[in-house]
Amino acid sequence: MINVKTVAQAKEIQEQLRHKVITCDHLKEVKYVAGVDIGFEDNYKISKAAIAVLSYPELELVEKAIARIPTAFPYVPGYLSFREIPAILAAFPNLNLTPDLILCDGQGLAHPRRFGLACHLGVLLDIPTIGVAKSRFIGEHEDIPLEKGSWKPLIDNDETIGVVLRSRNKVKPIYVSVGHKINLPTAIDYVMGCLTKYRIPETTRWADRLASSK
DNA sequence: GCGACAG
DNA sequence: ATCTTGTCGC
Repeated sequence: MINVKTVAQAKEIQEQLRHKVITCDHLKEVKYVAGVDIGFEDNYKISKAAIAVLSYPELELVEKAIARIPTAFPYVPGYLSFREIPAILAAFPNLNLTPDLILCDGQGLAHPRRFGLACHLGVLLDIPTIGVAKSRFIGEHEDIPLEKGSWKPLIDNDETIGVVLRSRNKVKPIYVSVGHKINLPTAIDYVMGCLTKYRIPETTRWADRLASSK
């Protein structure tokens, strides 16, 4: 992860680390759920990571941490984690407690090489993670009913790589996939447990706000 | 070659 | 991601 300069290099790391992803439940009782997100400053020169830890299931903010580092990798579809993870890793030590679960702003297994941001972060931190993306990256799916809570499998090459979930009545759905140490049904349950009246989980909403405010 | 393409 | 006010719909 340190000093990754080229896409070819990043791809090698993905091919190697993808085998470390655990797709079954390996979590303890979830008391703290975290949301992580990245914001940019100084015309993208600086990456600002924000981590928001909420109590579960109350969803109240209990701790937050941020970190700013120079942006060292461009945005290349399929390699988002190499752009965002360095800042997230820098912010983590600023936390006093360790979250039991992390909801990431991006895909998990719903990735060309089954190693999206959520998988990458989960493996590096060895903490259960879920990928919660606001738009589709790969995969196809049937139409989703308009009621909050309905979902359909996200398929790629006859393989279920995640689900497309209606997080709120009649709004654009979100894309949920396994990150690390959790299975898909459990991931759906926790994402639902982090939703209130908005399209995005509270964890991500807090992280978004912290990462994009000065 | 042409379009698609997490944030 | 980010630039940005009001506005249409439930």
